[in-house]
Amino acid sequence: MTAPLRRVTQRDIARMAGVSQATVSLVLNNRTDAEVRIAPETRDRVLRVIAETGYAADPVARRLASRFNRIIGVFTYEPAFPSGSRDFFHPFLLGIEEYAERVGCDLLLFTSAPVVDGRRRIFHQDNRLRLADGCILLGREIDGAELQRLNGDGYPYVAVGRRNDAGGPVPYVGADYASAVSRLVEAALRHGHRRLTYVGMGMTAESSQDRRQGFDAAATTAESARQVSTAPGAADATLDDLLADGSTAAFVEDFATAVALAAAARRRGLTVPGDLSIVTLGDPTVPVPTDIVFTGFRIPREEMGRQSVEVLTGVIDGSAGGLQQRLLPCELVEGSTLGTPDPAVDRR
Amino acid sequence: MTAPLRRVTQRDIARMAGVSQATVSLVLNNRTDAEVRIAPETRDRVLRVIAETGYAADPVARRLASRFNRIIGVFTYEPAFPSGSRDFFHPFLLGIEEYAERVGCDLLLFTSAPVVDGRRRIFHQDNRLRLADGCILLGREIDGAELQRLNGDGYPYVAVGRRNDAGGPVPYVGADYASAVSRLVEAALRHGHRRLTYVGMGMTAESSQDRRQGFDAAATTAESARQVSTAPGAADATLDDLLADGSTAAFVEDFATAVALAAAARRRGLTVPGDLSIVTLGDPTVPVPTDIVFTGFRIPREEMGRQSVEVLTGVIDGSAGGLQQRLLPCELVEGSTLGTPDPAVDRR
DNA sequence: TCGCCGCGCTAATACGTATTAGCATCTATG
DNA sequence: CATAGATGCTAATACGTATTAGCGCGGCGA
Repeated sequence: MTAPLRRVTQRDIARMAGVSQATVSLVLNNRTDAEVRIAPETRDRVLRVIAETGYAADPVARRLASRFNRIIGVFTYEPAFPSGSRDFFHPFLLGIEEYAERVGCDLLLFTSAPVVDGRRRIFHQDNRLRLADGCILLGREIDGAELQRLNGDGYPYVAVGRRNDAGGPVPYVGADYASAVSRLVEAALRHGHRRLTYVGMGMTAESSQDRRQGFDAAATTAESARQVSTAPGAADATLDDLLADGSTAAFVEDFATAVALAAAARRRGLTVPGDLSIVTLGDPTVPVPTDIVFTGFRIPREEMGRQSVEVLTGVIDGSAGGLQQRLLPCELVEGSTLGTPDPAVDRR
Repeated sequence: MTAPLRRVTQRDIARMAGVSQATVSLVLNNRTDAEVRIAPETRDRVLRVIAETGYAADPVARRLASRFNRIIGVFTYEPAFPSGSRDFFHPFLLGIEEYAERVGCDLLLFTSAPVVDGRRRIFHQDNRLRLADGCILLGREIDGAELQRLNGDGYPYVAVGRRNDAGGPVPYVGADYASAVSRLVEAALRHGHRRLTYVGMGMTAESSQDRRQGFDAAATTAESARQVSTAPGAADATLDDLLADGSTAAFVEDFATAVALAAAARRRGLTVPGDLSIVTLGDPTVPVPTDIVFTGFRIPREEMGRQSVEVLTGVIDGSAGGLQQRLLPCELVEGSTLGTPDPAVDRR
């Protein structure tokens, strides 16, 4: 066994090269300012010793002395990850990783954050946020109080997904749900649908607000446009409700609900989209097997991940000017579940 | 805008509580040794100020001063990730994350490591390994020279997957491919197969060595047991070769190759497993659509991830005794592609 | 000869925490 | 009343790097 060998430090290098520790640091950082001059032969000598010893600067000390780490924190807000939820977040992480690699940053996943009252907390006993230069916040719902605290502390961060102000504007990279939903509503109206229903999950998250707002904004010319709430497993009741209302198109917030609704309709001998059009408003958050291609839209998750890193690095080094809020467009999916309503019956 | 506000430090807390910085540190770390005593009322006063200010110790300074970080590094060795390869690695990461969460560690992904000559390098200009207390190495092939350097530096690490010695034994958590392949060979022999072929990819990785070794060890009683190499897209040539040899069972290293081989057999009107049994030796490394359930085994990837963290934490704090090398058993998959060879023909 | 300036480097200090030796102060004991 | 021991805290230092003020030296002009 080798002895518990001490790290090679700049002092060691300095001694070997016959210079001071400061000189080593200057050479290492390639400082060539007018203020600082190192003779080429000295520089070479130091570099040679560095190469021989395989010395590498301790990033921790570096971070303590200077300001930056080149570490980007990733805080995943979802409580105790059901494995399906992970699949939903994975694309964000891919994008984040890709861009982090491009700008030469490492990624710190705050897996140590404890879960209190069913949700992870950023701020707790042994808060480790400052390990990173800044942080990306990922999660369906983010605690406004914590955002406020981040703003107050002046800690650089960016949320993935639009967020309401919290003691100041929140930097984010979100998806433009409102306009995507609006475009789907307009498509339904062009198909001749007159009675529309938004089937939500009773969520208060901004992502949900935006979808509902997009629905309302575009549905003004419909004969009827209403919003209802459903729950997992209540597909049959929801279907009853749609039929009773005479709705011909359902705009379903949750992908799994859409699948269940389509299955319920089939069981009753109804056709989709003939008897009922079903539009989905986003990618599955849990894996749901289905062979139907639903009409709806796709959340640009990888791109959101990439751009969140881009925005964050701007916030960190202050190069970003004012407000850092971006909404990316969602790509519509031409599926088979939005069609012309069957004129033969008025099921009311 | 708030001014670029300075971080709250222990000195600030100390001033507010009317004690010294050292006292704050002692209170914070709950030091109650016989050597160190703090009056309960002092302790309370300090704790109250800490709570009021929301102070959190700077982990960087902490790391510099003491020895540990509670950060576990993850180095993914594969070059420039094809997205399919990511799917293969994802389960490992899930396991790693799960266990890291349990022991209260954060995870640092070394995304900044540069790719040189088509592979990522641990050691380079601005090596950041020391940000973490230790590191998990992930990848099909790992550079022996780098392992050697890690061993030489005394840096705590663990490889996922068995590794040959590199200037000393390498700590790892691997899958017991050899025994899994042996059991499959034995099953084939029990089914009456006498001529077996191992279809490899010509790889030198340890994972490949182990499989071949397991094959050879169990196939001694076969009439013929040989190894051939194939390549992506060469399924037809490989099938020709198998038929010419009179092999009735193919043990296929790469999942995608197995799928291609089965498809080629079908195209020629051969049945699987009637005319040819096909056994797969591990999970797909790239996503391959197939509706066949292949006989083979499953790599316990999540468990490998979990246990690698467990081993690493042991190596870091020195609590682990001697050699840290684990091989986990692979679960056999009872598929439909291994059967009794059709006795009607001898296709040689 | 003196003063000045540019060059090449170093000494000193800061970053924020953990640790340890040791200084007062108080209590118990003979 | 002197002394020993326990108690509660602090001063000093270390960790490894980055930064900056400034020192010594040689050359050059006056």
